[in-house]
Amino acid sequence: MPRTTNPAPLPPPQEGFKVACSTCALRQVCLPTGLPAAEVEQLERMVAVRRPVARNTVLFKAGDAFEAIYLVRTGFFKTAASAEDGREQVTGFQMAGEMLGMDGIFSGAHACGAVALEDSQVCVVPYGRLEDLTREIDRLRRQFLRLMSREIVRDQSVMMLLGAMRAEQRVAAFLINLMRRLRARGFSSSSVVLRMTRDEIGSFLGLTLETVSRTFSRMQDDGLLEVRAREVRVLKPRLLLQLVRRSS
Amino acid sequence: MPRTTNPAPLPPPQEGFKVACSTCALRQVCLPTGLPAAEVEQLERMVAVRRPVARNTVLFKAGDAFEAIYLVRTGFFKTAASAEDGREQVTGFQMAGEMLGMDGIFSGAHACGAVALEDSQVCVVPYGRLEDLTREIDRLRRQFLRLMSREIVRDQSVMMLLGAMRAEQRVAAFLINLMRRLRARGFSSSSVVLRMTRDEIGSFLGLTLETVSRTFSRMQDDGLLEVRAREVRVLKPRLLLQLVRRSS
DNA sequence: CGCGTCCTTGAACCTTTTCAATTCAGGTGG
DNA sequence: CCACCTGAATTGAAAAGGTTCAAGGACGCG
Repeated sequence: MPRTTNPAPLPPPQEGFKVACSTCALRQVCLPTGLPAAEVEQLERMVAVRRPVARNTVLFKAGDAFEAIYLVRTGFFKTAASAEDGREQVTGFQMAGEMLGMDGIFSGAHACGAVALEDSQVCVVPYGRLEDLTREIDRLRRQFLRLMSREIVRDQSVMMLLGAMRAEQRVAAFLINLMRRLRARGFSSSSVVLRMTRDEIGSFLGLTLETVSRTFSRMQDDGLLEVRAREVRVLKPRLLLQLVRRSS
Repeated sequence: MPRTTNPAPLPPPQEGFKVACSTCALRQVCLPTGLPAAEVEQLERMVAVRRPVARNTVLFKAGDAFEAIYLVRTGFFKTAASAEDGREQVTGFQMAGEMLGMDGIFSGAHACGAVALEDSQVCVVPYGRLEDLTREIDRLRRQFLRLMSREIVRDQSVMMLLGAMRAEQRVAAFLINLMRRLRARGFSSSSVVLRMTRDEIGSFLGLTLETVSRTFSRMQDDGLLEVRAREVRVLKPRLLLQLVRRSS
């Protein structure tokens, strides 16, 4: 029995939620970043709707026709690709202000699936209209390309993590990355509530859930962290950083 | 003593080489794919020059200012990122018709470096001009976004490889991917001359060079391959494919 | 309050790495 | 043209790091 409820009757677009980038707390992190007010308004008009996505429901799945880019407004997502043999690999976690679905542009069908890890909301940007608007608004086109490029850079740093780091380094890098992104959004810089299971962390890091758990435990024993189930407090961020940098 | 000659006096752009996408053998694989003749000509005029890149020389390195996108015209490249501790991880191999440098769009500086693995030529596309042209030519804009998206999809499949496969599967997947791309360019579908060392393959696959070598040897013993130094002949492509698919 | 899911921990096993010793290939200079 | 020399590749044996299998415990949700 899969933990995710199926593609399911997607909650219908709720027209009640009018999109208002101009007053959105995320406008400094999100797609409109750097756009002047007038252009933000144009963008707003295009972003059709905000859609709520309940915890453990699928926003899109691999193979779905690609129709829109999504921006996380609130909540937390994971994206995962599945190999031919059925195993799945988590390819990323997305939080508020981050973009989802760019993998679908290439072939017109999504290459990976996205699932909400907590009750979330996304802004839906129909791709056809976005494409049109990127012709008209230079800055938007540039910003969109920048975000695509950021995704590439990110993926490459994950490749580095998976290809050249040992378990302890991977976990440390994962935590540091998470904290950094949370801090950029104004959250506590020392305490996280993980939205994902050990299994999902492991899948993302190329480790088993047991190894993730053991690594957390060892880091706790070493006084680096305080781990209580999903809640992690970083006690010695400096040492955590050194773990990643050191080659040992 | 680095094997690569340094950023070095980059061979000066050779204006003698006039770029001619319209007659290029790669036009079905490259950036102009799908553009009508008139637009291909516009593109041609923009692509400043072709630049020769000698074996083991650096096309760009991490940290270099991002100024242009490169398209491999002939030859073979690797891209590699280096961790804080100095170790480097190969993030990809590029052959004729493939694009290089998209990682630089995000921050304005290249996030990884590119080195020619054999004497090569690239077409240099100044990014500023490309950006302008993507405003004017709808199809070019779409094509460019598609190629960026393809890069994301590719990176994700590498993440899958690194995160969820054992050595034998990784090597099999690597060979299959290589053969597929070569075949798409009209090369033999059963025989490859590898342009990279075992060490570079290993770095890309998250394995040591010894493991790569041993895996080749075992596959040879099993009658899957015939390996003679850099030359690999695939004897049983079917079985190779099954290796990747099977979960065992 | 109970059940299911998630997490932790232990022990044995296995894959891959590490270290070390040859062997091989290809390019250079005599 | 051959001998040499260097970087690359192969192979072996020991060690390490991670996985697998298994059992027990904690937490949260209904």
